[in-house]
Amino acid sequence: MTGTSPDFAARLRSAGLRPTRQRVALARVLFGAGHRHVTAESLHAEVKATRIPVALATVYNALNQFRDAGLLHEVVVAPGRSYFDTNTGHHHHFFVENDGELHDFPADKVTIAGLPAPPRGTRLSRVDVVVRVRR
Amino acid sequence: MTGTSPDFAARLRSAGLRPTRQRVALARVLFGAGHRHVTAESLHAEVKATRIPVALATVYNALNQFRDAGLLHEVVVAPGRSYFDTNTGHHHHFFVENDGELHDFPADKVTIAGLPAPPRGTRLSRVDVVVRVRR
DNA sequence: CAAGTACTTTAGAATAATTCCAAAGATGAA
DNA sequence: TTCATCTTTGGAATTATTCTAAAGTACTTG
Ligand SMILES: [Mn+2]
Ligand SMILES: [Mn+2]
Ligand SMILES: [Zn+2]
Ligand SMILES: [Zn+2]
Repeated sequence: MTGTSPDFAARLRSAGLRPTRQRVALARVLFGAGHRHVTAESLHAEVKATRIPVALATVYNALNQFRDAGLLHEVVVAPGRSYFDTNTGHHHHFFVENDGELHDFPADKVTIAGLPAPPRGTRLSRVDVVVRVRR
Repeated sequence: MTGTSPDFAARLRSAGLRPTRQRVALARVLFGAGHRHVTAESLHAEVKATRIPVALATVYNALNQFRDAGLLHEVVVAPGRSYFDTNTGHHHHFFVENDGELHDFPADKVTIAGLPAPPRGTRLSRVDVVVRVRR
């Protein structure tokens, strides 16, 4: 086994966060495989399955801290619930309205032309495209 | 005074809703002038100012019914709060992240090219573009 | 390594937005 | 006018999220 498992502790440290047992466990679930879209509840369920005890409040704390540190993006597509996205690159989303599923698609193939100038006194922050679909 | 004030009662009836005192009062506030983006709370505050008593639960009921009847669109741009939009036409939004303000812009000048095909088994429902800006 | 301090976790209480409930009131068809 | 149906309403309930303060852990320093 010479697998190069990412060093989550180091990644947390360089984000200015102490690599505690629960933050490392959460980072492992979040960043261990491909990109993910999670809710606080779904992440809590997953991390509990790893047998490392993490309170739901800690999941909320960590998600907000990871987001503030730039490790996650928060995606708002449905009322009443936040999705956190491990894909922090430039991309957009399909949202399956039936089951609340989110799917990424890269932004570099998408061209948006003809956007008006931002309202006076404001600076562009980001452009989010949500393609809503139904089964 | 020969002003042609829109007949809100009729509009409600043809949407399949009884024109009750509170639904008419809400419709007047919502549809009496140009396009609006309201929250349940903000609409409740406005309608109360007209001295017609309307419970907050009724505002929620009416907003959901108006939306289901196609008189309003629900816009989700910020976590924890829903905006209801009297503009049901094809358009997109600037969202001023600082103060939670929404501004419309028409969709007909905007061109979106290169969108991938919807995930198999799904049909396109609508494409929402949110341009996030900051002051 | 021992201490000390600052940061973290946590259970449970608190908030905020929204929905539910069951009783009282209003609407419209007959 | 009558009556069945729909609507409103205050307050309780629900859901997602944040707050609090006490107990625990991680880094710094000696
Ligand atoms: Mn948050
Ligand atoms: Mn709703
Ligand atoms: Zn994504
Ligand atoms: Zn709008």
